[in-house]
Amino acid sequence: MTPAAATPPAAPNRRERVRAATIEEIKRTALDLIRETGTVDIQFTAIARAMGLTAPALYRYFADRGELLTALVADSFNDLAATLDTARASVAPDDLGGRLLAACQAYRHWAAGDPERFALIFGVPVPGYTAPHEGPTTEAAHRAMSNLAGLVLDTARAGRLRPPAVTQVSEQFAELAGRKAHTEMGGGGMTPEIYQGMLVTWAALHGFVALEAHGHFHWMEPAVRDELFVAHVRAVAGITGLVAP
Amino acid sequence: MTPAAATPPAAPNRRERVRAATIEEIKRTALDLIRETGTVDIQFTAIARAMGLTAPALYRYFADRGELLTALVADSFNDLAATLDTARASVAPDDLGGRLLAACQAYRHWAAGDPERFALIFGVPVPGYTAPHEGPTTEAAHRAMSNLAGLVLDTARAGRLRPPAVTQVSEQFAELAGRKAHTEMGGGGMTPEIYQGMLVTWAALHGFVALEAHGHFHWMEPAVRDELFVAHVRAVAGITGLVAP
DNA sequence: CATAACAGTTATGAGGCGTAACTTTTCTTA
DNA sequence: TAAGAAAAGTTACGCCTCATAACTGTTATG
Repeated sequence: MTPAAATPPAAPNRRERVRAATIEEIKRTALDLIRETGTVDIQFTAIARAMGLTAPALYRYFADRGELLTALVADSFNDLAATLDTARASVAPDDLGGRLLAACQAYRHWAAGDPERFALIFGVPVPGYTAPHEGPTTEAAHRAMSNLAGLVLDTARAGRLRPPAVTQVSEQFAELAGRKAHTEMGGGGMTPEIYQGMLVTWAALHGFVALEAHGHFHWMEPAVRDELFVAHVRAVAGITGLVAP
Repeated sequence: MTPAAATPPAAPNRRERVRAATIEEIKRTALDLIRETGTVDIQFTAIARAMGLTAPALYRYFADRGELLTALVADSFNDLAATLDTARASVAPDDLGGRLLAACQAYRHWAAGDPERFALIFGVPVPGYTAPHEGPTTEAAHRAMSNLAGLVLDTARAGRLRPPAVTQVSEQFAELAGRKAHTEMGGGGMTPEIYQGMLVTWAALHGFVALEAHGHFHWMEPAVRDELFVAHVRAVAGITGLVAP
């Protein structure tokens, strides 16, 4: 309550900066260990050791393992979303097929290059992790979806969107699509059929990415996987009616 | 080296039967605990407690946690494969669309009803689990694939297989498909295009199942998810040229 | 410069994994 | 059927991890 208490908003104290840096270092070290050990079961002790600290020191920054896990999940969300956006934006706006492929490849490579992190977001919760079953978990699907939705809207605006592969839509789904289409996206030209196609496309894409990230396609040489993935993207693009690469 | 040592092959001693039963009980208890806690990180101690034993007793049956995990994975494989076969066989052979849908639904419900077990097979390895990166992991894809292949061959034999959605096949993939088609399946009428379509269909199907099993579709009501899944199967059936349900 | 906030340490307890040594039960067989 | 081998299960133990408590040093701030 001192009169000079007007510094909480815009004052990155030196103290606070070094603290933030330490937090970053902890998270980075944790990710390194996760990648090294190939498991998502991080050990506070190991992190501290790698940083030249003792374990209890970490409790100054994270209340427990679960909190650290939660932070890692949140970061992964942001990282993935940013990666997808960057990839999509790296291709000329009128090259719709190229934009789709770029975003899909980014998704794929992000997952394959960091399977544990991918599992952290899209897999089952881990031991100490207080599964926020309605929080970031569903947000993952939504963010990835919104990226895809952007592509669909762009394609529709360009007048190049073809009809989706499946035109039968149940009443119940149409009702949901009507709600979602208006609240989540512009809604310009979004029909239940297209919304359904988008969900199917996104799920189908996810399947390839998940299988490959977890090693179930390792019986194919990488070059062959690459080609197959392009075919996969072509196929799933057709489901929504997007321009295939 | 006693003369009466001619009983090792066909002699399920009472000893051995009760031992086998105990092993089954351990695995069953482990699965129960996995489902209860929602994590795949089983605790030997907890299993023993639930069985009214002390922890070291379990080491008579499994060398360590990893070995138990491995056994659970193997069992899950067999269970899933059997479930799929049963489901497919439960529909009249001439109802090709029905057979496809039945197998897909079986896959889906198996995963959604037992997400941890699903993750055990298709997710990342767990702490104590000595990742057999070339063993059961790849076998998972193969078994699920062979079930799908059976459907494709049936459809082709019935003369109802339509051309796959994507007909562009890279040379490298065609070469691989040529090898696989002959070694793994009868090869009757299997072209690289169809083989590619099968892989894409299977991956696409897996995507929906994985997302739903891990709760990423929980923002939809179950009934809506049901309808969407049917649409999904219709779409992915078209990729290979199968008869849609 | 005094003092409050913070970072980090050692000490400690609870609990899990896995091994060793011992006891009890069960089967085999002479 | 009685003796002994084999297997099942127990207690005791060492090591490691998580997490908390109590203490020491350091840094910013009046």
